[in-house]
Amino acid sequence: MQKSQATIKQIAQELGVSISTVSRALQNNPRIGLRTRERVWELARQLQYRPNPAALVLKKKHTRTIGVVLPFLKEEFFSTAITAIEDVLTGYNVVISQSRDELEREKGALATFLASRVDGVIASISAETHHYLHFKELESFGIPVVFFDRVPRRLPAHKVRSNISTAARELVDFLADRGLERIALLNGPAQLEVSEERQQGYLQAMKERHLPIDPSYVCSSDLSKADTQAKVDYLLSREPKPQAIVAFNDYISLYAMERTQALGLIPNQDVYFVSFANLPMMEYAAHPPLASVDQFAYTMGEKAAELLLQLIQSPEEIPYQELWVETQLVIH
Amino acid sequence: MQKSQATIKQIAQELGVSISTVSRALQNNPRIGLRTRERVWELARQLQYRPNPAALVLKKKHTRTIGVVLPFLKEEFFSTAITAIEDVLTGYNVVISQSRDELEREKGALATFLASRVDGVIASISAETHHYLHFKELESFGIPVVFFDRVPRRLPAHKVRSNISTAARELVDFLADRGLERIALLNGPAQLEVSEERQQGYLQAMKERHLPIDPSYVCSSDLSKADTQAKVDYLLSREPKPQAIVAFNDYISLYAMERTQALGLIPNQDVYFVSFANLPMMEYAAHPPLASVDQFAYTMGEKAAELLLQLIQSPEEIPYQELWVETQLVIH
DNA sequence: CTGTTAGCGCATTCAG
DNA sequence: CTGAATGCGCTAACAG
Repeated sequence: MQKSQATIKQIAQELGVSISTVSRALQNNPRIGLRTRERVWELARQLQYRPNPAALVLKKKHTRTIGVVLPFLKEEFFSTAITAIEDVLTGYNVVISQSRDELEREKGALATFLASRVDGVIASISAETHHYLHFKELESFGIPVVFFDRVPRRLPAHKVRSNISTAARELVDFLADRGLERIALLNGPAQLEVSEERQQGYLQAMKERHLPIDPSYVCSSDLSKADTQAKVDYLLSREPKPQAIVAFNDYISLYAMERTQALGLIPNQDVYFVSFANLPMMEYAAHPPLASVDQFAYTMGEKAAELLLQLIQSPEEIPYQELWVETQLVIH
Repeated sequence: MQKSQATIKQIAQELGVSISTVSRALQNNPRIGLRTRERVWELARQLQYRPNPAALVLKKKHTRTIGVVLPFLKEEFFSTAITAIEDVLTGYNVVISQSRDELEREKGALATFLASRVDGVIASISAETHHYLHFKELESFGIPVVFFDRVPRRLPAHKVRSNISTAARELVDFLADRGLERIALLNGPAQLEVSEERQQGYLQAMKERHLPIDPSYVCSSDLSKADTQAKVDYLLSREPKPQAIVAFNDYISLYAMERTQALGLIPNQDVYFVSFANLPMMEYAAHPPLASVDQFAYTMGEKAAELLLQLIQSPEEIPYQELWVETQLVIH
């Protein structure tokens, strides 16, 4: 009743030939007679033979598996990126792990990847990540790592990223063009490079536009809903109140607007919001941000996967690559 | 520079002991002298030794890997379920594959799972799935399969599901209680058992409430946005127009309302909507359904994973289990 | 307390 | 054209 997976050994026995003959036949090695080859293939088909990947791993030195660590699958940005990764990495097993924005989980995921000998890793770092030893360890074993979107700051590494600081400037410009002056930044965790870039772009644009720069207008959330809303309370209690808020991403902007409303203010009327990501679901939101920077999740995943593929396949060391994907400001 | 992963063989050589001594020492086998054990552990630590899973797979007869196939990662219902699965299956590698509601992808995923010798599979079937040979094949090799949420109709199998037909009745009751009479059903693909159940509950409630049952008020979408909106056009062109629509799930309901609005009608005013899933993002939607049946994604994933764990661990055959998880009507 | 050996499934080198 | 033998990394039965 309960079949067990066939092996070349069984095939060999049943056919009265040697294991190596079967092995070669299955690889269509021309050294094996056509007749024999056909018999082997036929029996293999009947027995539903499938090579045991574990055995192959032992021989060849790769697993045809790559690991992906990212904060949350439920964020459409990331699930879209994964779809792209799958599309590019056909023939590979891609195993996904959520860090849930916790450093410990991220480390755990990488430990598992290392233990299971993945051929490469694609990563978007957690909100808590402030060192990269766990990533460097993989590289020290020759396992290439490609970061995308949330890439480590100042760490030489393979990266696929978008020009966040330029995008942040565009967002400020967008608001300034509409006559808004007191613009706040509700940023992500400071150690994330992508937060730093937002701040940099924001500051630069504010300066260029000769808008008032108030340090208390800039704060960073750990990306949780609770902390985000606490920061909104803080921001909206400033005097004078900011007229607009640049949010870390669409989710943060949603949380922030919810809180704004709870405080008796009308989002995008009393306080304007703009953000990053431009998730499709924003189309259905009660209060979408006025504008959002599309980061093209699919393209980023695609580029990251393509780069990883190169790294895996290239025999010699490749210097760290830094790929940029364009962003696009979209107005809602 | 580029380390390669250490093996027990290397450790043995360096320490001048035999391979099996190292193997046993690493397993803390008391037969090995404490002194030796410590030396082995110490060197293993230094060399960052990690057992090669491929070698283990060849010996033991399991991979400590389980596969999950489901339609779309980007649907929060599924990504939440996955989080639960990960939480339960600590120590397992869980590899995820999206069918994208295509039968061929689903088959491909299962073929990969079979080839890679996963210890078990958790599945939520695609919209196109109308036979289950690919699942049965896994079972014929002794690989247990647990279906959740979108479970196959009339196929004896391990299932974790919610009582959809009862929930559908509650939804109709909810509408009827508000004096609505012409209630339509915008269902999913007919071959999905979950569609059938919705229809059954709908019909039964309509009958009990003595509401008019009009076959043209019932239609099924392939779950794509385009087809869904075409079906909305159809439904809203009926005479008389339905007063309310029970949608297959929250996404369908969102698509439907968008279309309704495009047709010049006001959702939840000219036509009322209710649906299934109760996704968290509905909280932020411009037009959330009036009511949605919460299906407790996390619990479903959890139950499915727990059941699978039992099946994997149990030495003897376990008869097909059917687990139910409660639903809850939530009013927005 | 420790070493030797066989074998998991497969590719491959070396013989014939 | 085909077979025997070896080894990938590891565990476990068997020997001492």
